Amino acid sequence: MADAERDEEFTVDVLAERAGMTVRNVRAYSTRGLIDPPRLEGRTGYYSQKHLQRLVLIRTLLGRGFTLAAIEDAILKSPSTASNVALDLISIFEVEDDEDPTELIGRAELASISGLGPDHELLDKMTELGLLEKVDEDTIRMLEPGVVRPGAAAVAIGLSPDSVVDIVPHMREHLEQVSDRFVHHVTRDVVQPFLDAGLPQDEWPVVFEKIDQLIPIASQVVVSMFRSVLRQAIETEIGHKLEELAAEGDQPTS
DNA sequence: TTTCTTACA
DNA sequence: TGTAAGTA
Repeated sequence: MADAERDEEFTVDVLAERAGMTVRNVRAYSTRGLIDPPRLEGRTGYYSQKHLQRLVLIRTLLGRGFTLAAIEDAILKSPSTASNVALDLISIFEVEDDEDPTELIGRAELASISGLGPDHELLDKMTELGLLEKVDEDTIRMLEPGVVRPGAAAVAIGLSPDSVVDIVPHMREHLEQVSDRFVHHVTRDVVQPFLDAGLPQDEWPVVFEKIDQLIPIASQVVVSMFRSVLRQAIETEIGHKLEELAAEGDQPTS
């Protein structure tokens, strides 16, 4: 490649620090053969960017729930490509939000959807929530049109702006938990078996495909389940209100 | 002093 | 995975 290569080298303590782990663990992984031996100068070893990248990879995989044994197995069986393949795998989980296009909309138009004035505080609050971005005086970029539009519509129907502002972050927080759990199980049930099996390079597209299939399925479940639970909650709540009204009707004052 | 190995908890 | 001892 270019000539501006990162050819700097560093000792274990620096390596460990940059990799975000202890020297002890660097040596442990080294002993297991998870990283190549360093360039030796007398008794001290000098490590390069490749060593660092490998350690970061290991740390990331461990953080995702892979066992050290599985990582070891994968790396040892496919020394030259394991790193790249694993990185590809990681990117699948982390770069799945690129199909979330932003959308420009006139300030007046967005306001009309919600039935509010163009200067209503709701727009400011949505901006604070990271849902909107001011482009210029009367143009707004919706970072998440799929959230903003329905939110505005809900306000038009009668939900208060404050409620929307309260619900959105709440939903996001809990859905993130659901997602984390989902990812955990996918890595354990779908991905790890492939690592355990020895990482046949030809088979990795199969794993990617499985994950691609699981994402819409999981999304489907979330929508269906939420719809069901929401309906039930509303019926229960309204049922209580009706009972209260009925009780008051039978025995006024008490 | 620091790096590394080995051994033990 | 942390710590300690003995080296180079």
